Amino acid sequence: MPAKTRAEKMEETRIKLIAAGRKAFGEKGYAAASMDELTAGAGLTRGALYHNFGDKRGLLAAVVDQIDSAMAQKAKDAGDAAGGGWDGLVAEGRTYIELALEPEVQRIVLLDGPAFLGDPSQWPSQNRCLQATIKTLKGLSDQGAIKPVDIEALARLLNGVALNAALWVATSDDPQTTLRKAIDAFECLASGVLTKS
Amino acid sequence: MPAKTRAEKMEETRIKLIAAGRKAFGEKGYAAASMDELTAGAGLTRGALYHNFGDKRGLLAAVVDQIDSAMAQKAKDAGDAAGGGWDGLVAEGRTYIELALEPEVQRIVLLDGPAFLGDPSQWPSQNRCLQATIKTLKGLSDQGAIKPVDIEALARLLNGVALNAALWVATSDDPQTTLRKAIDAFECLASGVLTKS
DNA sequence: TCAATTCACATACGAACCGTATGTAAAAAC
DNA sequence: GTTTTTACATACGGTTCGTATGTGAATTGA
Repeated sequence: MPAKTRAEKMEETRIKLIAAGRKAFGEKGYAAASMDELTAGAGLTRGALYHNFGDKRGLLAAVVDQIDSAMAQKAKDAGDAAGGGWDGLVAEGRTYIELALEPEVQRIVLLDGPAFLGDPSQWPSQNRCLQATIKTLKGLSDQGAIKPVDIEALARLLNGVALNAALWVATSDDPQTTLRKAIDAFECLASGVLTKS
Repeated sequence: MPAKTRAEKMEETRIKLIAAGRKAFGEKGYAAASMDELTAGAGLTRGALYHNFGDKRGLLAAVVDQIDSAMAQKAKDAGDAAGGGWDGLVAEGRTYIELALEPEVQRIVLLDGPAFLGDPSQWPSQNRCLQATIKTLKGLSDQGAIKPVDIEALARLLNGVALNAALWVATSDDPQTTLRKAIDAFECLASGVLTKS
């Protein structure tokens, strides 16, 4: 294993910093996390952070993208496992809500993310998720299974429902029972787009 | 108009500080708002702020309470004007979307509020807007017009839909047509809770 | 009425943090 | 092998928050 190149080392520090940021943001929240501390914890300084991510928000964006991408992937897998179509769509939303049980997801993606990075539907990871939802809805629409409503609007609002349900579960005292209620209500609302129940 | 008492003066400064905080938080966001600046804008200093509200978060809580109360009142009025029941619920949703169109509401109540004060249902204002929705839903539930799903969950998700719709409309190029699409989709999803269409 | 006391708010101070500007040593280029 | 690039560290200034202390006006009580 000879001679690590410079680009390889840089990728290593990027990974280290994202991991340290993910931990610090998850435990203390974005605002209260000190960049001196989290970089020192990774055996580095703020210099490395500013060189790689521009500023504090840049690191948050990188951390959010990592977590949210993983969430989208899991949701997609669940949708495929459910056989796609309407059942797949519901399964995706359900999975997304379940993922909100993790404190790291709650603090970073659902609370600090929207507050410091802005509208989640503008995030790269969320856009991918939204496009997938639109595609699925379009297929259902061609089959006449869906009411004649604007597809993009429907997709955005469905994703919004899942996000809000996740946020509710995230801040709940009793996540387990709240989760069940949230999923029931999600499926109830979602059924409104079908031409017939 | 003789001799203002001390308590009256104190109430005046409270009002001034809340107004200044509302403006600063709405324009710059909570994190970026400087307490020196906003107090100076009200002709005061940070001393007044810490004496009246304890700390920065205390002022945010007061501002959020003021806005949240006003939102609940308007939503309730709209619901009553529509004659209550299902039409009232839809009117409330529409009102919520329109209220969330204001940048002040988005920034302070919907983004910074949850991030810095935590779960909205734990706020002293008890999220009156949500309570209004719950009350209306309960009325419909008693008439048997609604599927047997947890009322609070339904109310939260309905408000979540409205929020997401508002954010979409707000960031849209053509807010007018987007608003119509959003409201159509909202009513479509909401119809899912009815026992029969 | 007038001295004593309270208190609403201002002022002063220290610490922490962020972003930038500059320094440096190692890798890459030629 | 010299020059250039660059990934990161170090040093500095500016800003902000929270507290500790000061002060003058309103209130109290005899």
